[in-house]
Amino acid sequence: MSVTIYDIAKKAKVGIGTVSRVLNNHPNVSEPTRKRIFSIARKLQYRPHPVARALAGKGSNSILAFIPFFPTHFFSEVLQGVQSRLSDIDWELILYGVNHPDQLGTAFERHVLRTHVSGMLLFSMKVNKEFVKTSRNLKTPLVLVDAFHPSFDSITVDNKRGAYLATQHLIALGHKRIGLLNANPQSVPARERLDGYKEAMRDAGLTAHPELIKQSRSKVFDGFTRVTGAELMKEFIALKKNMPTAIFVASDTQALGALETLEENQLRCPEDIALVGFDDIELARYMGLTTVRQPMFMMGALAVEMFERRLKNLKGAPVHSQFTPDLVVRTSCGSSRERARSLDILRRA
Amino acid sequence: MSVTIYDIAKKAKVGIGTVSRVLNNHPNVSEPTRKRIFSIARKLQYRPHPVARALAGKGSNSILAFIPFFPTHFFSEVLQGVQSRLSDIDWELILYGVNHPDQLGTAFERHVLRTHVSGMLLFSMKVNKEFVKTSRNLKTPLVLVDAFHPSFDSITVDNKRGAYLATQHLIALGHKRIGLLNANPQSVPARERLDGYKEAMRDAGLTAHPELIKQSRSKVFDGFTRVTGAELMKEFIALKKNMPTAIFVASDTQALGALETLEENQLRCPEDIALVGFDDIELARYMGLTTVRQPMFMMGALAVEMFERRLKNLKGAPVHSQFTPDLVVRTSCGSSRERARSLDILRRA
DNA sequence: TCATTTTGTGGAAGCGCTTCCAAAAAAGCG
DNA sequence: CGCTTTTTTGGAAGCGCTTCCACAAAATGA
Repeated sequence: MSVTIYDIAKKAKVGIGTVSRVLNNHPNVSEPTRKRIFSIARKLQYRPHPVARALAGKGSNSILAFIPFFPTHFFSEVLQGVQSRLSDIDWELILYGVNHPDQLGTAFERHVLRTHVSGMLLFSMKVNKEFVKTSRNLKTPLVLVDAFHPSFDSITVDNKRGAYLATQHLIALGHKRIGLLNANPQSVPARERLDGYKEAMRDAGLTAHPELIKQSRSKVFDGFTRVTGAELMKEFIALKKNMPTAIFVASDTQALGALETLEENQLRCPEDIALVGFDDIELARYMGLTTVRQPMFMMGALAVEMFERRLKNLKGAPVHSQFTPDLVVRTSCGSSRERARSLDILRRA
Repeated sequence: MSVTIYDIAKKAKVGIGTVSRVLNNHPNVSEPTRKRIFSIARKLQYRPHPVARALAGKGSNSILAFIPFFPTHFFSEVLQGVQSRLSDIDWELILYGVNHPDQLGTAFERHVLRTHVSGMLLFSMKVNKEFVKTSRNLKTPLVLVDAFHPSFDSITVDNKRGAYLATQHLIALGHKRIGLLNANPQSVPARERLDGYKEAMRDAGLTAHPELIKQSRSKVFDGFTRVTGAELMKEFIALKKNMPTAIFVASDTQALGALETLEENQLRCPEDIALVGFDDIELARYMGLTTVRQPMFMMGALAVEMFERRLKNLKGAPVHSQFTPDLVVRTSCGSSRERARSLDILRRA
């Protein structure tokens, strides 16, 4: 039915070994034969059979992506980056959505240990001890995206820097009492964002009064949820006269929750309280939320490139690549001049 | 390294054929041997090697999903449904994001024709002639989701009904001059939504004045974009005194665009114009947009189930399954008191 | 009892490929 | 020119599995 190397070999009057060598660009094939075989292969429309190839020992041209399966804009966009790069090199993407890191084990066993995946991408999840151990002495490269572990290649965003930028923006607008509405500081990103906030305050000679820092203790998505945003905002409001005039919220999702609470209390943003978020989720734009943006598409594409590099060089220290996020100024902080500008951009888009 | 049927055979002192037969539940194996082999397999933690299995002629336990790659909530959610069902039966999902239906050809050749995918899901795309021809005489089942073609199994949403519900809702609220802001009527869903709108109007004894129907002519995503929403809304506004008091918008995305135009023109929703959308994208909720919701997760899960059924019964007429969407009432039609408040956040001048 | 079915079993062939090893051809050298 | 070294080539082995065919064992029948 379909064309195999035997067909080519027969037609070219050579052995299958030679054909295989030509097709894989191995050395030691004379120029004439090489040309002839190539041309015959093209004429016959030969397509290597990936399954056979995989079985015979070569890798498999497929990479497995573990993504946490709650529908976020973040992933669609990162995946686009991944897919786009993958298509270029003719690889395929196997998607494995996980609701909890513990499910990693299953996926792992199913796909990786059964040979047929030759690369893995892991998104936004903490890798647990066991996972680290299993993966480390595996030849299958693993790239962490929006996650970090010293033993693996990884791509992250400079959370501290982003938080710094956000806070600085509020300071530049003249705010003195600036609060931090954080997620669970047990998680790395939350901690880093805390650091950035503190540093920006310090650099500006402002004090980050403890009452201005509200952090979640939730385990659910490490507190990066609307609910925590809404709750912590209530605590801020309870400060009454001591309420901050501006708050840096550790994620847009939380900012949304905070916004709801404000509304319930007849408080307006930015008049009563200015907000900056983090992530630039799709909603942020519509809500006019000033926020910190991560270059998602690029992160996805880079992940694949890092993987390719690793494939060529299995040993070698893990590479860690860090993106610097940008501040996206919209209306939630109230500078009217900037507001007009951002609307213009919107309109053009 | 890893356990093979040979290991099992040796340990059980039987031939590999017997092992294979047991593992695949073939008949004609005596009960004792069957038990023994099962138990040994378990003890050895045997896992069949999917690549070898695929090469030897069995299918491949992987299904390919073609999705249009613009980051929509719709797909995250449908894919969750797909993945969830797929995990149950231990299959894997290969994701292929396409930006244009023409790219289908490439994907097709890469995955399907090269044997190793044994099922396909196609989302929200028009299937072109060529694709139909190629796939039809293929043994690989194909299920269309949110798309339709008489030759294949498919799952759709009753667009007409949804549009009917939306329009009816506006009618029930007392509106008489109800507009339709549609996408490109060349696309099937747009046409169906048009039909639903017309029928609801007719049934209520109202006339769908031609000037109340604005349709996009855009080819970009068949006009289901913010831009067309914004533009067509301008045309409505240009009607001045004849402006409708309520509009059914063919998609939430377009409704968002329409909302922007309203805002630019100092018009308020729902006071000046009530809106109903379609799709229930994530934003709809935050915007308080009343809309028509599609049961996305279920559609995904059902897609896989249809596929399984087809696998067992290759021939047999294509099955078409239609979901009825629900109306989700929020504030954009003014039926709720809390209305506008949520929109106020946006508009905070 | 032996002949005939029926049931159970072993293992070769083959899926399409890569990779070896040995052998043939070409090139180099004195 | 013969001999050695290097380059090229053919094709067997093997990846782990399914399937088929032939044969062995057990069951059935007369």
